[in-house]
Amino acid sequence: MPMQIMRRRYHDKIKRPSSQDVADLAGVSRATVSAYLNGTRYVSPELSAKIEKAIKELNYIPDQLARALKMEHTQTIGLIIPVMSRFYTPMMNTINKVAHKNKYGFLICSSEEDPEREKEVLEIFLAKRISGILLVPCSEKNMKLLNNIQHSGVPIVQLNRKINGLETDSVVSNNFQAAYMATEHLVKRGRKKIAWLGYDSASLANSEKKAGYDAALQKFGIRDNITIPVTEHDSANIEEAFREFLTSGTDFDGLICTTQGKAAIALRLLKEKSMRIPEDISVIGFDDTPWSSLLQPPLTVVSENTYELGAVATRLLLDRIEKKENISSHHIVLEDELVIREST
Amino acid sequence: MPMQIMRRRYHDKIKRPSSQDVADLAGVSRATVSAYLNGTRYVSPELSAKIEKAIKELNYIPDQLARALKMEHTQTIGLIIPVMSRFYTPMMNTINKVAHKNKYGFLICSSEEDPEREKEVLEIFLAKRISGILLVPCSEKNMKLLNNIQHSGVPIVQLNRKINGLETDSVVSNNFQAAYMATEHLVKRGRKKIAWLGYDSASLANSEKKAGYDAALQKFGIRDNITIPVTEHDSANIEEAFREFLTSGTDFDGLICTTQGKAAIALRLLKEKSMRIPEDISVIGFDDTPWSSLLQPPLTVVSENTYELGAVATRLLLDRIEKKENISSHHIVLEDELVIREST
DNA sequence: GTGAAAGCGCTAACAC
DNA sequence: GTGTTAGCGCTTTCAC
Repeated sequence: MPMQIMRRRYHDKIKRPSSQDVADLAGVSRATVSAYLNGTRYVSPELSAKIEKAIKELNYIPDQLARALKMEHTQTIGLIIPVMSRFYTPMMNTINKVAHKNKYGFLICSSEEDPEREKEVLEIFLAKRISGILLVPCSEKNMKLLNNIQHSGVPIVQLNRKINGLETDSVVSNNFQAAYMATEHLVKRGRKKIAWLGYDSASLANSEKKAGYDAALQKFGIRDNITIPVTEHDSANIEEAFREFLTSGTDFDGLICTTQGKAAIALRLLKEKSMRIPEDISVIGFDDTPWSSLLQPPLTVVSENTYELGAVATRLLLDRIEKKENISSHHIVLEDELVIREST
Repeated sequence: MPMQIMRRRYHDKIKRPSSQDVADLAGVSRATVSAYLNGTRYVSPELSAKIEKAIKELNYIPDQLARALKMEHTQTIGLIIPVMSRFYTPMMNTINKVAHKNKYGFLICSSEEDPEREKEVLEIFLAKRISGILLVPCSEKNMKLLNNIQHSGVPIVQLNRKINGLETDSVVSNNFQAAYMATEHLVKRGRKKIAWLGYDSASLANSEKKAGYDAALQKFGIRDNITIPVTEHDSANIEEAFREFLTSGTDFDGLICTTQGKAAIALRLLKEKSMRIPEDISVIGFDDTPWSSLLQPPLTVVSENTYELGAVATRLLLDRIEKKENISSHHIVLEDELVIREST
């Protein structure tokens, strides 16, 4: 192929082989190569052998891009998370595993808890003709867009959080119940002034948890609702908010931290102030990590099964992608577990 | 367009608008729509206005797939990490930020520390015509393939780990130096029997760290090289290995854990055995996390700047992708920091 | 300044 | 059984 050699010399860039090249070398047509690769129709053993040989020789890798363009199917799922934090690592782990096992790729992007950005990412995903979307929504603002997307044939599964009234499959953990349980636990430990770190009205998961806290307080007739407002996922802000709270002198004997990050910060500041756990303050965190049990005292936490969350959601999404029947939505709720340790 | 309506009724699937549809509605040609979108040539204000209107009306999103097929450029980078662990979260965070800022997508996959799987992933990425690859290599086995890939015009940047002799840009932290530093620190604290948890000859980063440990022992004339063999990233195995080590009765007074996970496991088992830190055993971990300082005692760690690692590597990769000059490779080494706390 | 048409690499309906 | 060919949605040369 003198042509190719020329291009190589002039542009120092090798054109990669196409199915045509394979066909030429094997002395067959592109159709047969395609059939061989995809098993879509019978190909005689002789031709198969020739094709295989040609593929090896040329180091041919089929262009999924062209294939996807034709098939309208990229075999790629997109994950949108609100923030690239450690919390999502186990989830990404299982998503990756399930996706890979099913020969799907895995595109990922963070919305940074910003609805505008979320919209942007959705559009990028659509432009890339993603096969389906796993979404941890960051607000209800894009509801209409999400509905359109789903109706246009790109399935969506919401996970971890869920927009009310958006008809997609969803897999969430019972945040309300978890928060209720945590609060109840503190009450049963005799705590009456339970602080909540922290509340960000803009965050979805946050609101549900907060509602659980509120409900439990009400149920047990506790008046002191000590909610510390924060900006979700901005650790400087969280630190500042909690520090301010501590210096304000507000009396409290229990503390619930709604994320890993908040717990870490709070524990550090409490230590700084030499407040004893659990004698002075009982503390509960969210998300069990390998460290939780190693803290002094070991931390009581609400543990969400993020591994399973990811796996179930991905499975659901792949089902939707592959057999697009219009079965009604699945809404799966995984229960959280309260892991009681010595901090309460 | 009665045709479209028909399709819709019959298949309950809306064909999304193409640039042709936009062109028709605006009364121009596809060429002009393309020019308008990409600013590749002058388009009169009148036509621009019509086109913009049509785009809005149809909710047109250009198909990046078709575009990429034509342009041979997907605006997507692929990241391969050996395992989806918390360690890589900060890295992914900055990669995502830098990529997004430059309008690049971000495909991700784990090789599970398996060279075969790594090869598989590389081929998937190539098939998807990724624009460039960020690779945390898991072995030297795919060196030849990687070389071919790079020569075929898909740039690769290695990060965190580096294959010796593979000519790509790289951004790594000085693992050897870090391990040396950690070991030296323990020696200066008067420790003489320093255990190393743990060694997996199959892991690249691991070997470098181990070499630093060995070198330091040698330098300080310490004979007891207490290396505990493990299978990287298999926590059951790590636990078993360390437990066995503890029951073997081998005498030791220092311990270096080469990953977060190993440190967590080791600390748990040491606690179980009621061994005092640092009185009986001085412990050093790798990777600073929000929890490190909250442990009792706070854990001395080698801190790698994974944030910067990701940012620098992505920047490098984008540069390669965008101006493909054949400038010589960049090899960037970030120094690690020893954060000394009370565990040593 | 704008349009017509070729072609990126692939699949599938249709021919033989 | 296998080959020929149209076309997926886009960009871009070449005409006008």
